[in-house]
Amino acid sequence: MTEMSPEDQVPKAVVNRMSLYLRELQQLMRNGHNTTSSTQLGELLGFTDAQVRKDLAHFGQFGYPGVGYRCEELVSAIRNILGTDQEWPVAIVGVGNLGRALLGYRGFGNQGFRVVAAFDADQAKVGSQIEGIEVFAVEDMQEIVRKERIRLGMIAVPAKAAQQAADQLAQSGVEGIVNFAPVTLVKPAGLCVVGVDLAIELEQLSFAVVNREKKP
Amino acid sequence: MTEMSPEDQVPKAVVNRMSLYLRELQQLMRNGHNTTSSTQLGELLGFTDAQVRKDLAHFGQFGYPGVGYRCEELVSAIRNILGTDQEWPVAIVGVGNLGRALLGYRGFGNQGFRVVAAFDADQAKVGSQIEGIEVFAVEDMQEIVRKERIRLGMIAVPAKAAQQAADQLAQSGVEGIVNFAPVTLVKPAGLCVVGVDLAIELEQLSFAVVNREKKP
DNA sequence: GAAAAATGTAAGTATTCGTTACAATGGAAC
DNA sequence: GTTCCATTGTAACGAATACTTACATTTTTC
Repeated sequence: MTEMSPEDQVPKAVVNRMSLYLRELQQLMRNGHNTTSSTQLGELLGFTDAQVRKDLAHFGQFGYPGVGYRCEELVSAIRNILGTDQEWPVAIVGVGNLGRALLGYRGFGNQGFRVVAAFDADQAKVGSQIEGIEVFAVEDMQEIVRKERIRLGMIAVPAKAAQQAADQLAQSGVEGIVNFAPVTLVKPAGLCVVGVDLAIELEQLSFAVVNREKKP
Repeated sequence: MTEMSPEDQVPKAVVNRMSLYLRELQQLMRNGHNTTSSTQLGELLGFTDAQVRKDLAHFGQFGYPGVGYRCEELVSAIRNILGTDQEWPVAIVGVGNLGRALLGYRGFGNQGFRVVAAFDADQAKVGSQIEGIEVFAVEDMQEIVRKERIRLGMIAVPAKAAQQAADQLAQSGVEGIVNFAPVTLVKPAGLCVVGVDLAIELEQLSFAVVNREKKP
């Protein structure tokens, strides 16, 4: 059947492009633009204008024929779609090299994510503050998650410890996880999990470099 | 036309899964397995057995009917496909929070990537060593890239400086770039560029969390 | 009031994806 | 040795997704 429910399931690639549109719109606004068009957005990102319009059409109508899109309006709309019009308290598990970098990363705050707690198994780190955020023991995770209303977690522990970290986050009531450890997690029931493997990104690149004999 | 050249263009999703297979195979080997099967690989990663076989079929024949795959052999084959059977000297531009984390990240070495140099615009950092790797001035990029035979670069500078960093890397002779800055780069001619935006990963997650009313 | 610019949407095509099915092959059991 | 079983490689099919072209409609501009 070609029937589709009114609340259609949106392809993941589309959602990803929505984030790109948002990022680009914010940059346009910083550069003083009040409005833009599907053509401009597409050119900036390397898509066609039709692609841009079709992506947005999954979620409603946001533009003005003959005019284009008002940046501020569209930004609000996309934030609403992505859920980042609300603030998301986030926790980081693992305060090694990568964890500390994430704690200090400025880019989260602009998009509605606020890192409010860190956890580590190393007692020596517990109790310290990094970038103004306190490091707690993993044993206290449930308590802190509830108190701070934490909904998302980022895993930055070694591969061996990642699954346990995920389970603990899940048990503490977190709803989604970004996993930076280079392992495949078995997904705790009902959770959303996104994986980011830095080495894999480089591998994709090396493949692309080695195989770059395409149409010139 | 349904014709396809002998050297078929492989879908990006397939290449990405190849990296996942590689990661999983290495873990299986660490756990003492000598052989595996498409069924086992698929289950570990959440795919079907047919999917695994079809992905591999893009690149040749690697298995033994009735037996499965010899882990060590398949690992070598995939490394060869991805290009990580050779060693890739890598440079990092930007030694802020994120750059330092990348410098210290252990996961690259295992996969054939060796970070051999870092660059930063801040004179105060130039000349210092971080995690045993020297920080150079961006002015010396061309010289160092040539001397160290650097082929890949990772950009970890603020958004404003990212495009310039990309251009400098390109001019120095680098062939591929992983961009961690939250902007879309205009691709220097002939280069491969992969983007990783940490905030976007979180946005994808928040969308997934908010919209998780699917089939139970 | 006509021309220009831009959207939303439909139609059509191509690409990719995922599943099912099965012949062929190697190893194990006896 | 012969038989049985597990597993691959591949083909065929169907569905989902992506991309392009096209156009009627609407707003601004001159």
